[in-house]
Amino acid sequence: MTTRWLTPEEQRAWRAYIASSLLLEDAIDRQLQQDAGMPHLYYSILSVLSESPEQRLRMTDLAERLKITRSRLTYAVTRLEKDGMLRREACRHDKRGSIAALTEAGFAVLERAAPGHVETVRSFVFDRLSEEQVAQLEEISAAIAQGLQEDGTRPTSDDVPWRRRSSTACS
Amino acid sequence: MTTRWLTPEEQRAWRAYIASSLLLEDAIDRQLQQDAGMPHLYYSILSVLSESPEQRLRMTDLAERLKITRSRLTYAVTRLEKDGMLRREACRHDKRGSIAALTEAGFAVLERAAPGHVETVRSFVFDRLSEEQVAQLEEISAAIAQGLQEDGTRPTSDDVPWRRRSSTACS
DNA sequence: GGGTCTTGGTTCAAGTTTGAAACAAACCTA
DNA sequence: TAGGTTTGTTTCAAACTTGAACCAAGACCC
Repeated sequence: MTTRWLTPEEQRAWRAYIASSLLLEDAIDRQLQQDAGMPHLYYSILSVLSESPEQRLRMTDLAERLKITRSRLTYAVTRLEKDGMLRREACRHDKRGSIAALTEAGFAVLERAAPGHVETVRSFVFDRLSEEQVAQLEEISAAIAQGLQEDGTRPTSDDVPWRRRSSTACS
Repeated sequence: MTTRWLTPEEQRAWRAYIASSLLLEDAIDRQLQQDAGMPHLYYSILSVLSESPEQRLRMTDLAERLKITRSRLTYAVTRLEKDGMLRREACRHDKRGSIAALTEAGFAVLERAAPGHVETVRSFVFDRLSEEQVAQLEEISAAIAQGLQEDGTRPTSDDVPWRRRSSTACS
């Protein structure tokens, strides 16, 4: 099967997407590092916990919600626990389990940083999009996410034959 | 000024966006690590070089195109140079300058990996979007990127007063 | 009950990113 | 043309991520 290269429109969209997501992640990380002393992902951990029943969640569930690996979560939670933002608790029903529970201090940090974070997201994203575009963004993101979650088996190079060609590898 | 929290629509869009971008970056990194032995960013460096006149570019220009810091680029280029994918050359006109030049080997790797990469991007992104959505994605991304580039000064916490509130910190 | 398979979580080493500091060359400007 | 600033790049230490390996504890099976 010969490669279906990207059309010019697709290339433009792809590049714009890559650029904007790099810039955005960067800006948000910087803002939160400043105002909350932690990167975006860590803030998200606290945020997800704060919305969970009893402000606590099992590690695996947390990782699943955040779409990150368990090992990455372990590291982050260790740091956050060290900083007093959350506590690890044992799971009654399953002795293997570990539960992350938001502390008062964690909640306080969240409360203090939330307005600035929302303001940042708003000013860089939603203030620049029409209502329609917000809806479009959700649909597009959902469509992409769906494909990425439906099964863990990803195509390996064996499934993808290739042929010579000189440039525009689409970055 | 009281915080303008996200509307439910905005929240849904934001979460979908965050989730999809994490998953996508992840999938692409994994695929390229498998097939080209390097993460997406590194592949992009080679890709950008391959499209540049003489297949070479100054560090700063490269960093600018890729929207990454110079220090991050330095590290990546050092690794890629070690692997023989590119060469550093001195800049004739400006002795401070350093130029990254794609090697034959680098080009070969790019050529070999490109079809698989494009196939991955296509299958996870463009195969799931309508033509309209592709156009929408470009517009949305461009709008976001524009705001993030127009000046380096980002709002600090001082610009953003806050008030108490109990949850949904929008992650 | 004693294998064996799976699941939940952590650990470890290697690789990457960050941000501030260091340097050196180029560019003023008096 | 000396002194001061800006620009281009690297360096360094600390923080973070990755993936494979590991260790229990549950689940299944005979």
